[in-house]
Amino acid sequence: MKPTVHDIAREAGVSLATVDRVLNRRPGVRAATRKRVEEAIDRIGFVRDVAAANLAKSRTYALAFVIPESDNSFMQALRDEVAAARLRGALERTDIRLIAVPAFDEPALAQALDALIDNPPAGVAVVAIDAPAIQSRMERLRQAGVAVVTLVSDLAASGRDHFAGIDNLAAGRTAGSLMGRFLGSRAGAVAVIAGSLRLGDHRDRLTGFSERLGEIAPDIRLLEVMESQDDPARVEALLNAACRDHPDLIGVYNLGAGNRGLVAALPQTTGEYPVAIAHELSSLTRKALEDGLIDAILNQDPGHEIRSAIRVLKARADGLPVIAAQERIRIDIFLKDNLP
Amino acid sequence: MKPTVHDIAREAGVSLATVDRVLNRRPGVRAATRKRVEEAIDRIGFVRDVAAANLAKSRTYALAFVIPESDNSFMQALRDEVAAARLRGALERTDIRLIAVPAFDEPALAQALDALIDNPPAGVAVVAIDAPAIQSRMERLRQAGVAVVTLVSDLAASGRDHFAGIDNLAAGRTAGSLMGRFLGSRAGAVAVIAGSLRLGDHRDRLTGFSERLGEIAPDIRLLEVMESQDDPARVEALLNAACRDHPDLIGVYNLGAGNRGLVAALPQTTGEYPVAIAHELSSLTRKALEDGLIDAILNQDPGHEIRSAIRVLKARADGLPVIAAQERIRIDIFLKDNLP
DNA sequence: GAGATTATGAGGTACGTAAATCAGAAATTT
DNA sequence: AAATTTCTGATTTACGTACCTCATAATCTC
Repeated sequence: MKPTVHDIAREAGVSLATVDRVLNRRPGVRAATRKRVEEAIDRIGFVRDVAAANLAKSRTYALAFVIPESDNSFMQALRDEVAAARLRGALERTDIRLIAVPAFDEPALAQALDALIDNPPAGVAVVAIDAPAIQSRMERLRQAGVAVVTLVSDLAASGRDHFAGIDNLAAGRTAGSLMGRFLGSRAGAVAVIAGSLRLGDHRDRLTGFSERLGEIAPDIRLLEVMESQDDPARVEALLNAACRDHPDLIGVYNLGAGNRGLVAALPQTTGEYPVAIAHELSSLTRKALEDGLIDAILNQDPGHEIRSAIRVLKARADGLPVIAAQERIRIDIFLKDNLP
Repeated sequence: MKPTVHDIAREAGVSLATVDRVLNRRPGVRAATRKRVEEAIDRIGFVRDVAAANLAKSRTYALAFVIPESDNSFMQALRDEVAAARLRGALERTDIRLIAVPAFDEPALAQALDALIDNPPAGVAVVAIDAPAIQSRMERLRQAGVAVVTLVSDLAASGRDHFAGIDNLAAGRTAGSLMGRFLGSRAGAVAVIAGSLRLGDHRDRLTGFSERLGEIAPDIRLLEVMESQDDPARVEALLNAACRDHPDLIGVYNLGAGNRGLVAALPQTTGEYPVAIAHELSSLTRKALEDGLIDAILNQDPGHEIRSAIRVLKARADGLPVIAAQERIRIDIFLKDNLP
């Protein structure tokens, strides 16, 4: 039989009340007694029954998710996952609020964070913009005892407890590797389209991609990076312009959103399609992969990110450690053959 | 406040006992009354508090995992994950037994299954061998009311409730795609090494690989498949022989275990290394990826497989549905750049 | 060593569900 | 309409932990 608090009490020769005081770090136990109890816990291998503890506590975790209201499918998926987690709230003892803020809008994000500081939940998850105004507000939240997690796009470490997202430098390098390998010995130009270089994740992807492609395919001519603001129409226009200006274009890496523009522009290219690599699996990119329009998709699973953020926030709120390895978000590579 | 069973009783105008009978499918409730209760449940949006229910039931699930005692690192990892799950048993209300059987040994596996039939647990997970003797025993287990999951290597559907593993046909196709793309326009021979074609998963990988490579790189000469019995020494010998017999060898796909042999043989090849693709990430294959000896690793996460198997077995034992999408095991592609 | 302070014990209630008993009401059969 | 069977209600105990109160024991202070 699994040992219970009663067993600890018997084993340590103390009362249930004392065991409770030790287990829940309540005051009023002499150091010697506390030690006796802790030894008894080790000896009989007691593990707290979390289900029973939660039941007794009937605690709920108030959590807030601040996510841009961009209409790209990744952010949409992220919001959907928050909504799904909201529904599970009754089971998981969470009370989740979704706060949508305009994309790329630093003042709006700052204002949303200010509102949270006034009425602080137990934890906050934010798709961050890398700016001092945001950083300082995150630090303020943490000082108020709020657990803080950045989602997708990170900040300096002092502003958050944890980052729930992929290593974007590695993602860029992966894209560079695939581009180099898929191009083989061909020579020509490769275009890179970012959303905004003000986003830490986009900057990192660009850096990784340039580095790795330079190593693996030094003969490739990497064009000046273009910024689309994650707008499909701009992606399409930028890519059309690149094709016109560089007839030897043989590869495209869209490291931000706006894949609709990519998929629209690719069939307009003359001759063989360039090798195309993009981020985030959606119905659109899935179809483009299946049709051979896009060659590889790098993906971060929004469901994993949201669930991981929730686990981390709950653990932080309780002052419990997180298992780092378990919370690492993977960089998925999808070809047309291993689609889920 | 979250509704409880008491709220259902009040809302439906019945007693707690009747609510309990409906919720737990106990007999003795007229259809009309049952309907009233179910409507009340829907109306107030009741969701069973699993923690409280488990606490009250204080049920534990006896589960058995039958896994080959091969010394390759994937099976080792699988066993380690079972051991880890065993330790979590107290928390998750499982009582897990790990049964190691000799690899590729059909009679030994059959005997292990017979022992389980005599003393049936609530659920069994098996790395299956595709043979009638195994199939029939699995069916017998299911008839005895035992939940059955196949792990890694599948069987005909009548022998199991669920398969916790990757789609090996898709994995083979993925390997074929990568091989074709990495070889680019080069011409030459490609070798495939399987563990044993008696394993369903190895057969599937071979089929997928051949198909896809034929589509994408029709000029490649695919050598006759070789069988290594997952023995590193045989992998090494087979590959050395292939290099000797086919000086134009430009690619190798090891679709089974024994990567130690692959890594040993590759540096012995003359000229440029062939493109090498293998399965399962380990410290060995990780290092080979980093060193550029292996070009890509396809991986299935043993931790996910074990945890998924446990979830499915528990759900089956309770007659609850499983969310298929959640239990799908992904085909991970690792390059040196996106290693976890 | 009286008084103040701090540790500890004893015992209870609560969380939400499961599961059991037993009595009585309702429906069905004869 | 009586006898039987089938439903339903009322009530209780249990699961393991949290948290509270009140009483008593141990320790410290002057």
